[in-house]
Amino acid sequence: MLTDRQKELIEKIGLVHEQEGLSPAVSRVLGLLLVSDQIELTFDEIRETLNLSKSATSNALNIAMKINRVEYITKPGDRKRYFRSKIHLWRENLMADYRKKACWADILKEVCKCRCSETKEFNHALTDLVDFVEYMSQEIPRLYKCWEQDKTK
Amino acid sequence: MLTDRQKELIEKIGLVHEQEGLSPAVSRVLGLLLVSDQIELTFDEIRETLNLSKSATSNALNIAMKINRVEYITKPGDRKRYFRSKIHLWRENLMADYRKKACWADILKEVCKCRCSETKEFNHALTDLVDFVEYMSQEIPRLYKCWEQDKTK
DNA sequence: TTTTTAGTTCTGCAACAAGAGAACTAAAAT
DNA sequence: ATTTTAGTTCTCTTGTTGCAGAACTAAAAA
Repeated sequence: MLTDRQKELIEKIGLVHEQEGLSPAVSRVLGLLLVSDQIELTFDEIRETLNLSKSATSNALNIAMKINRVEYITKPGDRKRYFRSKIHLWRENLMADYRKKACWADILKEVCKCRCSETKEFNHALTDLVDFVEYMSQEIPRLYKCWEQDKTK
Repeated sequence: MLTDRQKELIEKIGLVHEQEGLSPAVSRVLGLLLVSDQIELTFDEIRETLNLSKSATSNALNIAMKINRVEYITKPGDRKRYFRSKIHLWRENLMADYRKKACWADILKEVCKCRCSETKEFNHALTDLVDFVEYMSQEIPRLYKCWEQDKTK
């Protein structure tokens, strides 16, 4: 079902996902749905190829769906669910990650307001950081738009 | 020692740090070193203001130093260490986070090489994603340089 | 030399996460 | 009506994390 190369890639993808905080099972499911020749796989196909228990498979798939990385479709006259990667959303998820950093600007601005005026250098580094976070939070979405435009032309 | 507002901010900062994967103790130490009027605090000052045990304080500080968020200085004729936020490095740490995403481009390119040619739409979404990740990984450092230049002028 | 200081390390516990296996469930097939 | 299918949920085990409290250590002070 899977070549050695594919298995290797699943592990490689798995490791990076684990570093990003996902569990081994979820990480491997995401990997499998990227490298598999069939992009739509059933519960049991996933369970078997990854050697997971039913519970682990069920939980992993539900988590993967909750974090918007996997969805399933059904086929007429077939009770099984066919799970597949929501790969077209990955880009949005990446952007969401970038955007999450923006909240630091607001928090750090609040800190600035409360800081005593004696610590000049520190306060300056703080406002500098706020400026940086605001700059990046503003420019990164702009970059995104640029990329989209480049693509359409 | 701390106003209510400062305590509030420590918790607020703490929560965001926890969401980023740090433990409660480390998260609060980082918060304290941002909001405290004295930017250099001793072990015992940190321990007392945060109501931590010695071991928790020790571990939290060592972790905070390992992740490059805190350092300590010493003063002549004083055995105590004075811990302080490495706030000027935060910017770099943020960039490091951004840069970490770049590795997906390489992995996903490997996936592209192994994919069967039947799944045209999927493969296209994949190469599209690779292109996006590469674009962002290239442009974000450029943004950084722009920000630095804007600042000096 | 003994005591104090400024931490570190060890021990133990409570809480939680990951996953296996078995029991369960609801719909569909027979 | 009963069996099969396609999962879900429960129970249990194992491992990990976060922290407190106590024991420890190495350098400095008395």
